[in-house]
Amino acid sequence: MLADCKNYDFKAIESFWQKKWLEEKVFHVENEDAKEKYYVLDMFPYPSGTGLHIGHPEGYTASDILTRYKWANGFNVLHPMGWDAFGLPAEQHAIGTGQHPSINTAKNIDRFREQIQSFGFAIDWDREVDTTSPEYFRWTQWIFLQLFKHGLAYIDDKPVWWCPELRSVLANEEVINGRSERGNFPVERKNLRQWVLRITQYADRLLAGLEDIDWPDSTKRQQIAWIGRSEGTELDFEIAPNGPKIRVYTTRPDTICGVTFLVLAPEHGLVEKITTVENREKVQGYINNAKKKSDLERTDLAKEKSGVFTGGFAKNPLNDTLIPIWVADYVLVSYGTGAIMAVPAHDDRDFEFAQKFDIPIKQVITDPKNESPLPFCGEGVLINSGEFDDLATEEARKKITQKVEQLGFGYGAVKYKLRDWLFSRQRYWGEPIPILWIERSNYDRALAENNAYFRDNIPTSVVSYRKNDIEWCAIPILEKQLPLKLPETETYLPSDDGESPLVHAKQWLNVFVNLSTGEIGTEAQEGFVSAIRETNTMPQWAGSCWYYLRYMSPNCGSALVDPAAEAYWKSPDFYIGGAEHAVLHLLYARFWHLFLYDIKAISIEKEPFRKLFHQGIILGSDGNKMSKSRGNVVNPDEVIRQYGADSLRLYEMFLGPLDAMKPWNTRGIEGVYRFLKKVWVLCIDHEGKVKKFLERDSAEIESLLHETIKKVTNDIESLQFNTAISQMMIFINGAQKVGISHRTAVIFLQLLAPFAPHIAEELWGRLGEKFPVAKAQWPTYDASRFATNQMKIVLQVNGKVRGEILVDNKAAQEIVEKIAWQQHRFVEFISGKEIVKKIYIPGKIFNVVVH
RNA sequence: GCUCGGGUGGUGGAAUGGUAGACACGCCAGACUUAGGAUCUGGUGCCCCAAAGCAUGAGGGUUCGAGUCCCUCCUCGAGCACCA
Repeated sequence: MLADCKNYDFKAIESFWQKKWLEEKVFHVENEDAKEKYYVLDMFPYPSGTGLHIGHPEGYTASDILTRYKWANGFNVLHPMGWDAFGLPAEQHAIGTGQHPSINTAKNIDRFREQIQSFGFAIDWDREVDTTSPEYFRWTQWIFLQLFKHGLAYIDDKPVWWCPELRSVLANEEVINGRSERGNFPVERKNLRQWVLRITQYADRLLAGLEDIDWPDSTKRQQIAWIGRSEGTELDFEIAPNGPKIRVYTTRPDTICGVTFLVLAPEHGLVEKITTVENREKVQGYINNAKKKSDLERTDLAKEKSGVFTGGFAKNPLNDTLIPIWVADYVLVSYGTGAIMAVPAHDDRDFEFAQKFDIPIKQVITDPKNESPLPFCGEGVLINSGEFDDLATEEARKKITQKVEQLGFGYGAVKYKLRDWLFSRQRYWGEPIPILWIERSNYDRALAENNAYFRDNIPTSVVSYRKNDIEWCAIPILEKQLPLKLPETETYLPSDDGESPLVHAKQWLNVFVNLSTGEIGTEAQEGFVSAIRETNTMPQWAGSCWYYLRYMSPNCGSALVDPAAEAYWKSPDFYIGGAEHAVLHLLYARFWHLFLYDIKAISIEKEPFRKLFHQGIILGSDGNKMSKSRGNVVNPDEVIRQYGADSLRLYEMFLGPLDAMKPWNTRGIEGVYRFLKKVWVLCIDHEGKVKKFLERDSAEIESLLHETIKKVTNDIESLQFNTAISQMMIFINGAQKVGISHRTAVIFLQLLAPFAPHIAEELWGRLGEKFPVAKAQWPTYDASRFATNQMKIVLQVNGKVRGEILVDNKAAQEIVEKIAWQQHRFVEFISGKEIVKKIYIPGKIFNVVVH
């Protein structure tokens, strides 16, 4: 059965084949097969209320081309789809309507599924996952419990980023220039009790793992910068003999003899102790001022340095000189030791500060090549440094650190910019954190009793916090009690003081727990103690940290991934999605993956995504980012209605390089639409019957066909879909002129199929080939077929083109020259001049150099 | 400010150091048509009747030959931004 139409009726064709692919489960895959596996992964979408936008099908089409190409090359291809469905917009919709967010989420998912299916992607829909379904988040919660048990989830009460507009805290990664990553609202610092994941413990491995994965350089660089590893030296400056010491961290111990002052962050613990009586007022004023400034202001005012002298001095451990101690907010309490040794001659910031406050500048490094002005921050040779004079800076760093270690003033140290991952949110629409809080006395008693439930499920050091003089300790919910579902609440609105909306679910909130068995009851009874549930939920990133594992065995009830399925699928061979997740999702997921590997929840791959690609953003036709307010948004449903899914797929791939940012051009789609019509007309006559093809192809067509097979194959492998399509256009333009054989038409349709699968499947069927085209063996090319027996040689004089000749393929240089000398135009440019040199590049050019 | 990545016709974009502008949009002319916003044919970087010349952000260099390699600068985009 084929679609019933005479003309290229894309509507009839596309709906017909989409239904057939779905009903016959053509792209369903089993977890074992004699065929080699290939796993293609798209970043799964957030099913927003506005539906699919034009950017989604860009990545999805690219992955679909690869999927169909791999099927045709004999692979067993996993290409799944799912929904990252927890998140803010659904919650805000719920707040607005009073309706539970799951209702609207389900509706949005249905719409997204329908839209994605209207593109005819080769997806195994039996593996669909939804992060908000209890069967899924049960395992997200399970992973949290493992993190908790292994001491990687803890409670902190430090200042965190709070967004008043969103009424929630945010992770460092979610704050960009003092505003929220989502919504672009201002954020501020606030002290709140929060769950934090110890990602810093994985800093070195997260860094090392980047080395052997195939990712875009810019993304690797971003992760490297975010982790921010630096090697340096920690060392002590004595304030008074046997008195307190100021510990500083520096990456330039070679400049230690150039230190002319120390700087403490305003929040540094020793500031008060060091400040002399006469400076107290001034220093206190400065600190209060710094406190009032938001972090945004502090960085905004970065251009102008500020600070005050404390009146205190410290001794340089290497040369015993006394150095003044300042307080300045250009030193951050959160990095290193919160104190620095300032070397104005060799550091831009210290230089600026010294100039402003008239502090001496002492040069200790010379630039060996030329006299660079101070501050000189590069590598050079030491001067004015006593026994270390004449050493190269790199050598000096080692020697000085050694000396510092010998003298007991400090040691070599490694620091990171990466901070632990703030993991709790004051939201309703997220995974509940599966933790109960009990009082310390109960906790200690259970510990003393040493029962199995306690012993096996709690971390070695207690996770607790104090509130109103009571110390609350965290204990886990039992694995068998998962999933911990969200309770019904009267409101989905968080309070503005940092409490989650779950605190309103009083019945759910207050429970009783048996500390020997972990059993939870709703009423007081013998052997049970009262407990309070954790009311924070997990951030949206939690569900997306491991979804690629769930696709392998989406219904597995005994583990987050079935070991046999993991052994077969291993990890995605290709992962495509936007570059905006470079340090969020892609860093978090790597962290969880490493952790799951460590606890043997998975066992095959240490890195989750071996090959990563970012598709570029599609801009509006005015060159700006698409947005409602600009009125330049293109609706994919509308384009499909007018031109069909095949045209839209083809056009998005034809726009330009896959990773480039490129503007949409509404007229441009006409070109690919015409191309598809030409393909149709080449195969089907006015009455809808298959055309009479040529008995034999001409030599030109045969050569063109093989060239096209080669180009399309290579371009798919290297993801250069735009040039693959242009080659297919060249082929059709040629075929249209002279006609082709039935066999050649069939081969061409196979090449077209990954890009425009509906029309290809239809014509493939009409030409009598077996359904489905995606699983027919990919054509191979024969290089001897497209090597014609003549070659074109370009003639040049002094590198300028002065003609061209056709010669026999095997013609030697003498023959080429002989023919060349018969070309009037070429010879004219040479005659009367002295020939200096002749260059012959076989098959390419013959260049004569004259005076 | 620092680190990357770009800059090619009217437009999107092609070009292992070897004929710059493939392919497509748009535009011009023609054909078929009652009609054309369908289809087909031809043309289309600049200057020009033609030949020659000039052209890949600007300027220099290497080379027989440079969009491609090197240096300086301009400019757009991305990332980082007091991380000591």
